[in-house]
Amino acid sequence: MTRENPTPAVRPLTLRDVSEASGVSEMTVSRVLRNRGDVSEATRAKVLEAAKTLGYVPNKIAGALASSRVNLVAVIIPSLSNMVFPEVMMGISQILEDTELQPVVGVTNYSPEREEKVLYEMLSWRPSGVIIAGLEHTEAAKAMLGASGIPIVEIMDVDGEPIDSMVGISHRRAGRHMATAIVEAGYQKIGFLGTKMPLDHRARKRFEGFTEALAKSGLEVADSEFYDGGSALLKGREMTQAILARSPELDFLYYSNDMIAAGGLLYLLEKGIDIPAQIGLAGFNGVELLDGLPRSLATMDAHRLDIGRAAAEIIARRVEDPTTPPGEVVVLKPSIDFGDTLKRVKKRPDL
Amino acid sequence: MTRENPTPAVRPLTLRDVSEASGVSEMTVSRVLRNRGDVSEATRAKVLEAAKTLGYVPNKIAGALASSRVNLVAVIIPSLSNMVFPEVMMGISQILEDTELQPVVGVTNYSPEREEKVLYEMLSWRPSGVIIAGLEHTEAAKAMLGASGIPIVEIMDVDGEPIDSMVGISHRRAGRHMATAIVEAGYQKIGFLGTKMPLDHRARKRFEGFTEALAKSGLEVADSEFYDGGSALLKGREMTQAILARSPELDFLYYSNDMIAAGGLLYLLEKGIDIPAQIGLAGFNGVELLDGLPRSLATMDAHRLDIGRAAAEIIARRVEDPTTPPGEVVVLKPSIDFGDTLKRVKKRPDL
DNA sequence: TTGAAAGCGCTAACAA
DNA sequence: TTGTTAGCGCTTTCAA
Repeated sequence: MTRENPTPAVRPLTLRDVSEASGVSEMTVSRVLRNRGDVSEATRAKVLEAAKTLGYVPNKIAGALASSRVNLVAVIIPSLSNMVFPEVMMGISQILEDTELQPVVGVTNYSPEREEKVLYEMLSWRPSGVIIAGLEHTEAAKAMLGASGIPIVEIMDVDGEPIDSMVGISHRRAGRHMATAIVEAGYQKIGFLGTKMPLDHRARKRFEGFTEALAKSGLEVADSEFYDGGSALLKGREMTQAILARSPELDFLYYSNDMIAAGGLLYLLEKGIDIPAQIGLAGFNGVELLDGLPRSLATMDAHRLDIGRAAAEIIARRVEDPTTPPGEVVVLKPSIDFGDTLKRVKKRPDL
Repeated sequence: MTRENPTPAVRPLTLRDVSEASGVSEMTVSRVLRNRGDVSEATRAKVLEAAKTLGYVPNKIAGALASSRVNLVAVIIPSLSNMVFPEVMMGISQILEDTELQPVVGVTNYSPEREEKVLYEMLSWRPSGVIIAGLEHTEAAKAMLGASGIPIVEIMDVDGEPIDSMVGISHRRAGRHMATAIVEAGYQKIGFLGTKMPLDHRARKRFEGFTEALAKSGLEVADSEFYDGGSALLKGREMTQAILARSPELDFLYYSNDMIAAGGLLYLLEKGIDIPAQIGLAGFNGVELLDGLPRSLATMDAHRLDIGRAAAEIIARRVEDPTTPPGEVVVLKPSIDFGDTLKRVKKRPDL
């Protein structure tokens, strides 16, 4: 079967094609297409017409090489599989939508080696900036970031030294803060349920802050349970059952994320446990999901959207005006949402 | 304060810098760095050493321009805010990890205009292939895809004509299939609860297939409820309450996604409704979350991971061997998971 | 096994 | 307002 192809795509079109079709020099075509420099309305119309009918799509590779300007912002995150990073992405997109900049996402699966590779790959496209999750990176990755000469924003965490700018919350403080609230509410036998992931530094820091604050009250984590992969809601159920089977005396369960906390909540409600009198519960993140649960779960909003927005704003500002000083630090302060699963004792505005 | 900068990042390093540092021609450095052509072990070592100590990161822009090869695959999806597209992304990543190709994500927020813009933006980087959600695009977008000359895979949906290849399920069939199962189970008064989004063509097609199959049994959707934004779990609760307040005679509720179905399930369980005897429920997607619910919800797996994998495989194959014929079509057939919320009547292997 | 020359498609800088 | 020239940093091609 022979068939006439209306748009034969043998060779991608170039500026030269548009130039020839419109009878205008390549340079002027380039100017029209980028809205640069003064071009008469007449030629402008001619060029636009030609470009449109030909279906010309500019070659950004050549443009970037010639101008050494790339409107890409590399965003490097550990995962897309829970709601936290997509929400950060939304914040970034919201801000970059009003600029020429475009986010490009790389996922590391919480692997430092993969992070290093993804970073190398992305830097080789010479982006205008980098937004990267966390403050912990391989030495090589830190060296690359430091030598890149572009704005770098490390996000989510502020417990450490940034390479350039950072935007986030203190997970140590978040852990401490929650521990204090739990102790003040009168709970004494506290269990911890979390992810096994040794490379989730933020979860680790929350845990460290948590135990540290408990210690100040002469308490320690009475029992703990860790998981790895699978449906978080289901794991929350299973771990809750397991930890209570082993340590029935527990009167509070602190979960490292809201999803497993929700699983625990559903389980305990089915068992007819009196929450928060008999057992109190708290999670972490403030995910939207929580709104539909039978009880409002105690949690702490990690300000993911704001983090994304603030990070993107830093990059946008630095690209817009390269004299903007680097090293900006934005620390967001999450507060506890007590919900229905953590006894509220008294206001402590000084926390 | 003055400070010595150990890695001054004035000008990004070039091949020339490595060439000078190693005393080897630029060409040979290039060969070493790309593992191309025969290079003696001695020079190879010298070059690698120099590149490493300098901290050289190749400039892919220049490389891509010179070789007209770009190892990027554009992935264009409507959203990251529910679990469905991230899971597709995982499938894509799993396959591309074993190749030189790298996915680059663009998000359209279900807007055709935005899709057109994102596509234009991505095509201007001359990617090696495009994976794009859905079969509905603006005329301009279709023209760009058709003229791009690269492999295009439209994913998720197979109810329509692809530009090149497509991988997905038939949402019409999915809707019909579920309707048939519901009718066979003996339900008669069926309510539909879904999203308001007029641009979610796949949800629309499921609904169309659903009503069509009901009609064949002389039934129609007795009442329906639509939502827009907010916590899906909460919306599921609210809509379920609303539809039952209005139409208490309903004996089945079909939800357009699992998250709102889960909200409905939790609500009905709290009300002490007998599921699936008094009211049956079904959702759509097969999200992992469901595993932790008090009852196993009836649903249909949309094969998101497989769709991502199959799409990436097509691109990888076509890039590897450009003579591979285009127009590949992969139709996945989802089956019903009856769970605990849809009465199972009999096996119908012929469906 | 190595090197030299040309050019990928565009834009900066300058000239007309 | 428009055009010409040179060159971005790399790879292809060809020669040594």
